[in-house]
Amino acid sequence: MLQTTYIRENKELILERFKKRNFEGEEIIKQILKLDDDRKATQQKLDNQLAEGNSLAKQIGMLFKEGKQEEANAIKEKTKTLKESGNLLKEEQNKIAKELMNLLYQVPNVPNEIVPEGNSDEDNEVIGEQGKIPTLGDQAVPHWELAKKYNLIDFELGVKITGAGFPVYKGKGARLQRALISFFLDQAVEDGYEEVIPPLMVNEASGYGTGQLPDKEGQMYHMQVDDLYMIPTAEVPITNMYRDVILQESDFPLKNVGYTPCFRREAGSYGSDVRGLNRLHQFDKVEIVQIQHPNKSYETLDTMVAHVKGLLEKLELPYRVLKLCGGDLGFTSALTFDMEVYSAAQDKWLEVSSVSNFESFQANRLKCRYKDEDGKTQLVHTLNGSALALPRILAALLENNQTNEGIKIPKVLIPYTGFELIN
RNA sequence: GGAGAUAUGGCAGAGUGGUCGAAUGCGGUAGUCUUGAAAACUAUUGUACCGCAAGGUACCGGGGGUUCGAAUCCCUCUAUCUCCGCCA
Repeated sequence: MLQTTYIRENKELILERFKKRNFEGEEIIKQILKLDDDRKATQQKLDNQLAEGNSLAKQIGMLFKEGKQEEANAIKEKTKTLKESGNLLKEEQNKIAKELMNLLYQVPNVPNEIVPEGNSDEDNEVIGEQGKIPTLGDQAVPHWELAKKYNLIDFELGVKITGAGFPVYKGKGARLQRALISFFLDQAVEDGYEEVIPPLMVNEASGYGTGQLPDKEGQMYHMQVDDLYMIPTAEVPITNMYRDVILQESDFPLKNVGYTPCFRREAGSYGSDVRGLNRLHQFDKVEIVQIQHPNKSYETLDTMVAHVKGLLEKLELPYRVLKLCGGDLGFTSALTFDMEVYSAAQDKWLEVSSVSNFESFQANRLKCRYKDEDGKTQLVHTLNGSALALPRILAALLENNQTNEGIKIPKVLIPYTGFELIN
């Protein structure tokens, strides 16, 4: 959520930048500023009335103490009308605040200057490519067939137990999954991140805090009885650890890493995109989160991208880095880099990581602030990234490393898996 | 799940209807003293909104109510603690 003062002071810039997203903001911003003016005006009126009421109440107290009942009662009459009009103002104030909040929730983050314009993922800018794309033989098959052949993942069993998109990992498949999680966590800890195991369900306030609510309500599993949401990413519980917190400058940067299963309803997905491991309702992910000083957040974004690239290189996976265009940029993000690995048997790039700087967009909702040199409270910048999402990594590993003898495990993972080959 | 108790500023802890945004202590910050430090002393020390400012308003777990006036009374929700029950 953007701050109204920020909108007021940077209206032209914001509107210009929104063009990158194809977001038509002129009208809504006009309304926001108008409502904000209304809010100020009614509050001013209300404050004045309350001040008058307070002072009258004090007078009444004094008069009662002095035994001047009649005078006191006379003033009481006066407060009656004051109270009535005060209530009306309060109602109006609440209404305006609600409308204002509603509008603010609909305004996306301001894209960074370097975000390319564009409408869809086709307009994303490839800014780097690493690793050799393997040439597989004719007998090469996609990962869902490999998973079946080597009894690594049972999709049908998951369907029986729960439904589509909830696979059962078995044997070496399960072990490889666990190996990847441990490897990713260890790498992050080595890079200075503190490991956390957060709750897998969050309350409504947390959903609003990181911006999943109200924008993506339908994408989360919602437990109605207890009014809790299954997390779609560890970003939600981890970032919300810093909700309603005031930090010191010396606390920066706060670095956390957490492994969690992630739950997504993925309503509206279909076709080859959802085949095999490509898109699931439940999947594992290791997430890195940083809370940083506004001056340093972009520097930090680069280090996070570098961290993810390092992981992919260690796994010997061919990958490319994309700078997301405005049209593909998430609602809450100011700048996002996606990492995609090449899935040789499917012959396509699969997104495995998304690293974003949210600047103060989340911090404003979260009320995560710090005290600057002058002792003023300022909003922090929040960042996060997948490091990494497991299923597509697994898919690429299986496909790219398949040989006649079996599937080869990358060197760095062998200490974690305890085996070198799946056969 | 049942019964009871509690929720106050960074922390501890007073405050049961009026001058309480809230005593006191600790902690923090600045200063005095000191060669320096400690101690002592003095001052200062929550958040948000409106206002150029003076100042005003709101907030004593959350929400609602009673009242001219609520930290204080009532309702409700949440969390914590104690006991009982159940349980990995």
